[in-house]
Amino acid sequence: MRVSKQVMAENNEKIVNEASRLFRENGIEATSVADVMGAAGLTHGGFYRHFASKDELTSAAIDKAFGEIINRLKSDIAQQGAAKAVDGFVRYYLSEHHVNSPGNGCPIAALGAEVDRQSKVHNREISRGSEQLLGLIAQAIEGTPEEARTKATGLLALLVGSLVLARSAKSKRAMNETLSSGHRLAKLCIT
Amino acid sequence: MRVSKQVMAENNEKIVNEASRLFRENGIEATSVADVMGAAGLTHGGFYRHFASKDELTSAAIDKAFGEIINRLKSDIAQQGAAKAVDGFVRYYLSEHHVNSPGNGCPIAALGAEVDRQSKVHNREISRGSEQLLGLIAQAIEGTPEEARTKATGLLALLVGSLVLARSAKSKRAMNETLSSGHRLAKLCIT
DNA sequence: TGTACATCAGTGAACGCGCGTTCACTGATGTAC
DNA sequence: TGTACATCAGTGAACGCGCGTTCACTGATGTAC
Repeated sequence: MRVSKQVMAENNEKIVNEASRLFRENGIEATSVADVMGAAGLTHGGFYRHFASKDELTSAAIDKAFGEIINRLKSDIAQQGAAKAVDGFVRYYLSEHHVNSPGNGCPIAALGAEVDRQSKVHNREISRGSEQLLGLIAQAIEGTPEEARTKATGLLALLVGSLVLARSAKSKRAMNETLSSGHRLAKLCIT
Repeated sequence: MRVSKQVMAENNEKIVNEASRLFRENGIEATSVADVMGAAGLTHGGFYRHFASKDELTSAAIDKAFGEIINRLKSDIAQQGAAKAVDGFVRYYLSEHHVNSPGNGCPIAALGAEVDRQSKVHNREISRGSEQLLGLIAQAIEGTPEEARTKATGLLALLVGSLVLARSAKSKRAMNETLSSGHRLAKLCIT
């Protein structure tokens, strides 16, 4: 039956949150609308009162994922300064926790390849998010703006690649080797 | 109707080649058995004379993709020496051509994230291939074996991440910026 | 503030569709004599 | 080497299933008086 505007808004938020998590954990195509609605505690039929299509939900879910990671970094920069915040970002990014928790982790590493193949629309969302992230990271790097951008780009690429490799590592030891290699090279980017 | 052993072997190779290409271009889940068989010039019903399941084909296709890239690098090392060969590998990897041709490109960048989520079995194939690639790259890097391995791991992560970012870039200019950032940082790894 | 009624968020069955897989069939291949 | 026949690669229709999406229905919400 009908629910109040507030409950509907809460349900909408739940749907986006669960989609954002499930898409990153299992992939967009591999996650059904019914999976998302079930995770949000609803039945699948009501989905179309919230979104016109799965594609529209996908856009919201990708934006939400980037929003989380970007807002966290922004607030860290405001509180601790760019250098310390980016240092913490790198430490989080190359952590065992991030490797094992794709659901609330980086959407570039989780969805970049799938989205690149499937949809121009969502690709733009990924590149817009990456761009914003790059701008924040570049703040923490010394040198001319061009130098900082170049180094920030290299750093982000290193982070994304390290995470993908670490996630496919066959042992905990191999995973940690990959992460620490990433850390070492990351230091060369920041300074 | 029945075909000769030789024709059957040729068809088998075609199936694996087309699967390897289509999986990297469009993803494994997004490519149907019928898509693969059609690309190989056959009808889908005959597929199960060649493989017991799509999963078995996926294994063969991933191994084929790694085989291509690894054998190319191996033969380059034999002909030109490790340093020159790895240099050429990096140049190929971070090229516009590689960005636009995922179908015969690196399977880690194309399939790493999808396989990580979907299948322990195929994940092992990805990590085995990555391991082999790492070993070859480490040959070209000076220092102790441990140092070389660390640097090779960082380099491979950088390459994979740069390719993923470059493929999601929204403009040709952004793509080339990403590639050249990757190149610059890669030089720090090799030396 | 209370009442009557229109709205519409959520439910669950149903839709067409494409998927991986199976199967009866065909006829050229491969083999036994 | 020729002949008779069993094998089996390939075909195309069919299978059950889960997908995204639609729809008739329900009943609490929100609104007009």
